[in-house]
Amino acid sequence: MTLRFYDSATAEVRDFVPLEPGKASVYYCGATVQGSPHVGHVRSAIVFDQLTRWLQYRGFATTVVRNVTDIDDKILAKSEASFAPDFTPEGTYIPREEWFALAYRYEQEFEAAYEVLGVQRPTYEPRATGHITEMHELIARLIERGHAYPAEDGSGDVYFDVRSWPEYGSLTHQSIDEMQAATDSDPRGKRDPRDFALWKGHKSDEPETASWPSPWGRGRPGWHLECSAMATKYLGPRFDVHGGGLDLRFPHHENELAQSTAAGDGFANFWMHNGMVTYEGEKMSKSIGNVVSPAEMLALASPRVVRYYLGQAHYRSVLDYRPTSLQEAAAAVERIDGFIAKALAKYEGRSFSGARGAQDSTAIAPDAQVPDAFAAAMDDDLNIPQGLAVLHETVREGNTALAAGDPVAASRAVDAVLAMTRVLGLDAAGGHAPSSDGAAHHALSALVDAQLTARAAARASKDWAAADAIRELLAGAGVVVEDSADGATWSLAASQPARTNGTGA
RNA sequence: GGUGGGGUGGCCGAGAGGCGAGGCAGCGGCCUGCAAAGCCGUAUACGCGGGUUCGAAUCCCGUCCCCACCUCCA
Repeated sequence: MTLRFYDSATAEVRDFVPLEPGKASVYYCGATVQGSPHVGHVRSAIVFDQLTRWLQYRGFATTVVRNVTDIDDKILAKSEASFAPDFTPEGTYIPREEWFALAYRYEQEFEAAYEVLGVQRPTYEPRATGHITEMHELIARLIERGHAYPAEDGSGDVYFDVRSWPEYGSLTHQSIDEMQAATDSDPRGKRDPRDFALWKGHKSDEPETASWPSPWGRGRPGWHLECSAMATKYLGPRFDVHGGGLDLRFPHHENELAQSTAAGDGFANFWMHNGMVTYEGEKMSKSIGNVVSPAEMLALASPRVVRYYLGQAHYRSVLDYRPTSLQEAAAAVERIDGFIAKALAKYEGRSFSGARGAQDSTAIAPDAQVPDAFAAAMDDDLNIPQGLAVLHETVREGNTALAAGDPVAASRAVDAVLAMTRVLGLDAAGGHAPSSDGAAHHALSALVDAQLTARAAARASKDWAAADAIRELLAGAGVVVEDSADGATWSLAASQPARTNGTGA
């Protein structure tokens, strides 16, 4: 089957034909760093990480650019609020923080969340503030072509003229006249209420550091412009895929598309949008107060489980978070890890710590192929739920082979399972756990093995009380013992969530 | 008002005209000193009402409900 993706712009699944054979260029919207990340942000990054990994698996030399928007209204507003005399710290905000410090601090929070959940770093991650010149060039082209104009009220703003661009609304299939009038639109100097700011004139109450000189006066960039400028700078006037959350389709992506195409660029060939994360049926958003942060999820489950959970649904579906969600994901992950750990322990002579089984993927053929059924599912608009069905079926076949003492079938299953977990990014989640040959692990291994030897002796003499006492001792220390025909194996208990709870917001 | 996406068994979640994906939970069995893990088996599931068809969760008509976007949002 050929690789196919759903394109939001044409509202259909189309064959993916790269602009340049063998190469793929992907731009996806990262964060506006005005606060801590929540799991919705992270889901989006995981979705496009899965896309990237699949393109790479399929042999495309893939260039990925993800932006950091580090200047915008909210960043300035949050910073300004932090200087207020009656400021009371709320959440992760801190007093008296300059806008650039705030943006940088949150940028690092996002990076940390991406890292621990195994999101590969993009090829490049440009910041809006570093591309003012490119934005000026784009604005100049738009003015020259008659699609943008400096505000007539002397504010120093420059607007995109939506009425001058008949295609405006094509991405979201809307016509300007059918759109609901914005209730709070500020018409200052606009020809049409729908016109959006490309450049915002400097205001006296805003910090001087948040302004740059421009041909239209001192000011700062409007939202949307940075993505057009940076995508085309690094990927060219035309590139393969532009991604982001579904809620960015309008106005953000619509405006990007309008300004880039009006300036004469081809822009994105495919638009891909991931579905929202909801909390018990409602969209997770700061205004509702039902956000769950990556940190909160990671307090309840391991990074691999969180990665599995956030990445298990089809990317275009709504992902609904419920109190039991992580427990169910944990059971599924443990099933996969349990098989890998048992298989490697049995056939590779490795002492294994189950919770990070798949991370030791170098033990297995690194070029192992995924099963055809898995590949077909992924080719079909990244149908990961169906891919996971193949993964679990392979695990079951592997367990059967293990039980039957069939090393050929078992190792074939392990290869396939590891190849699939690599594509899904499950091998990378968790950052860099201590490797199994670390000193601490070595010491632990020796101590546990001694206990297991003693227990084996007790069992041989049918001293069940003594055998059970040793098992309980180890269990109390977080070491899970399992007996099998080949003797006992042990693994570290997965960090067990005490319980899943509410939003914590 | 406009534009999209949905309603699938106790729960999550694919599929989209014809042997009931997969996971979680449950039940029965095998294995085990016990346990755990694993394996095997196990479900009058497709919002409601009509229709088309040999056959519909999948197509058509009607109808109810939910969600997202149109304002900052991954």
